[in-house]
Amino acid sequence: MSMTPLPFDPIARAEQNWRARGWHEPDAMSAVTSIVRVQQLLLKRLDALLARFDLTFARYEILALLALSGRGSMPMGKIGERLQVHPASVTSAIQRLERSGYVTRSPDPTDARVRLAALTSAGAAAQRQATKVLGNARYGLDGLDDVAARQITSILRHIRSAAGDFVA
Amino acid sequence: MSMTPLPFDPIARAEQNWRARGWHEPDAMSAVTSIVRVQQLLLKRLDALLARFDLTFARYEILALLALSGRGSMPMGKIGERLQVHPASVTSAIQRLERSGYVTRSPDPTDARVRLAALTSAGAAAQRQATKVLGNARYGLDGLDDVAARQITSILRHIRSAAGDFVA
DNA sequence: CATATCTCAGATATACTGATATTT
DNA sequence: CAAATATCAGTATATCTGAGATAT
Repeated sequence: MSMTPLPFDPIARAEQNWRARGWHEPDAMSAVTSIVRVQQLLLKRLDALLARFDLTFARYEILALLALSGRGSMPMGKIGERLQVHPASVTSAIQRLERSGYVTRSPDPTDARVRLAALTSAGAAAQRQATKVLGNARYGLDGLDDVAARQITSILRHIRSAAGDFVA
Repeated sequence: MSMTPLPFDPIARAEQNWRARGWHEPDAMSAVTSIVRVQQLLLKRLDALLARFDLTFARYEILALLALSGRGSMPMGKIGERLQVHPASVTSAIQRLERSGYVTRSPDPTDARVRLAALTSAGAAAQRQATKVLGNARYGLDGLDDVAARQITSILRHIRSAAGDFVA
C-alpha cells in the first residue's frame, strides 16, 4: 500500500464536517470509525509479525486458546463460541493449522459427534515464540502505556456486554 | 451464527490465565483482543442495518466521504488515501457502488490519468437515509454515552498517530 | 524516459448459507 | 424422530501482488 501518512487526522476532519452539516451522533461516528481504523492498522502489523510462523492473528488466537485450555485440546464448537467464529470458519482455520503441523484433530471418546482440536508440540512451540514476538511489540500498541490499555479494555467491555458478547 | 452469549467475559478469563502463566503484556493483549472483537461485533450490526440499502460499512464510508467533500466527487486515489484502502480495493468498491447506481466515474478534465468518482442523486439519497438509520442506532454503541465515545476516539488517536496513520 | 494513476487477473483470508452425514 | 456437531460446496467481500494501459 501507499503508506504515506496524511498531514492531518482524517477522522477529526470528518467529524468537523459532520458537525458543520448538523448530522447526528458525531461522537459515536468518530468512535466507531476510530475502532474500525485502528483494528485495520493493528491487524496489518500483527499479521506481518506472525507471517514468519505461517500464522495470522486469527489463527494465533486459536493456538493461544488451546495453550491456555487445561488439556491443550478443545471441541471445534467450543473454539467458535469463545472466539465468536462461525462453525464453518473454525473448520477452515483448523484445517489450515493442521496443514502447518500445529494442530491435530481426533474424535471425542465420550461423544462421537465431537472433534477435538489439539496442539502438536510444534504448535505449542510456535505459540510460545509468537507470544514472545508479539509481547516484545506490545501487540502493536507502541504509543500506549498499560493505564491507557486498561482503559480501552474497560470501555470496550461495556460495548461487548451491550452487544450480547457475554452476560454478567 | 450461534448467538448465545457466553456466561462469562472470555477476554477477562483469558487475561487471568495469561497472568497465571507469567506471559508478557497482558494489558496490551487484552486491549488488542477487545478492539478486534468489538470491531467484529459492530460491523456485524452496522452491515445488518445497511443491507437494506445494498451497502456495507466500507461502502457507506465512501458515500459519506463523497458527500462531505465539497463538490461531491473525488479522485479514486484520494479516496484510498483517506480511508487507508488499497487502490485495487477502491476500484472494486467503486465498481460495486456503480452497480448499485450510487456512483459514477468520469475522467478528470485537468489530468486524464485521474478518474473522479461522483455521487449520483440516488447515492446522495441513500447516504442521507443510511446516516439517519445509523445515527438512530448510535452507530451500534448502545450502552455508551458521548463522554465514553469521545474517550475511545481520544485514546485510539494515540494509537493511530503512533502507527503512522497521520502526522501532527 | 521515469513517474503517476488506474485497472485487471489471480491468490489468500474470512464470513455466511444451505445441504449433508453422523451421532445422541 | 428431533437436536446437536461437524463438514462441505458455493457465494460474497476484502486484501494484496504483479502486470499492464494510459497519461504526465
